[in-house]
Amino acid sequence: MPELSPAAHAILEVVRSIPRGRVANYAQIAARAGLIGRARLVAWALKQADAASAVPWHRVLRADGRIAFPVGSDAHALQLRLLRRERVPAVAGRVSRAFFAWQVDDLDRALWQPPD
DNA sequence: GCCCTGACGTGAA
DNA sequence: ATTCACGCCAGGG
Repeated sequence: MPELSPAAHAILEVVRSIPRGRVANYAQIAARAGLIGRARLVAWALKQADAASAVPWHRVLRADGRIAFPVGSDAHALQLRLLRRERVPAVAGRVSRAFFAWQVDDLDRALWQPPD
């Protein structure tokens, strides 16, 4: 893939670190990549990366636990299938907070001290 | 430069 | 629960 900014690489690295069977939202990923408030950049980076590198993009959800793609779209259906394949349940169209890889307190700590 | 569009988030109404 | 206004910023026209 063509040149991605250092920020984009940092983002993809964080996405790669999401454990199988868990999910994370855009803001959390941005924060752990040292890019607080840059959730949209995470979305941008994923779009550039999808075909190029093997990142578990399907583990990235919106803050409310819903899939970012519009319901009914192919992408939405695919992501849901990939999540189900990892035993991540979506109740009423959204994933429970319990399945998020990093909880808020965890994230707060990460903001002051880099993750393990 | 200006304006609009996003795989977004947050807070307020 | 839903809307709305912002804040954010990379790209494209």
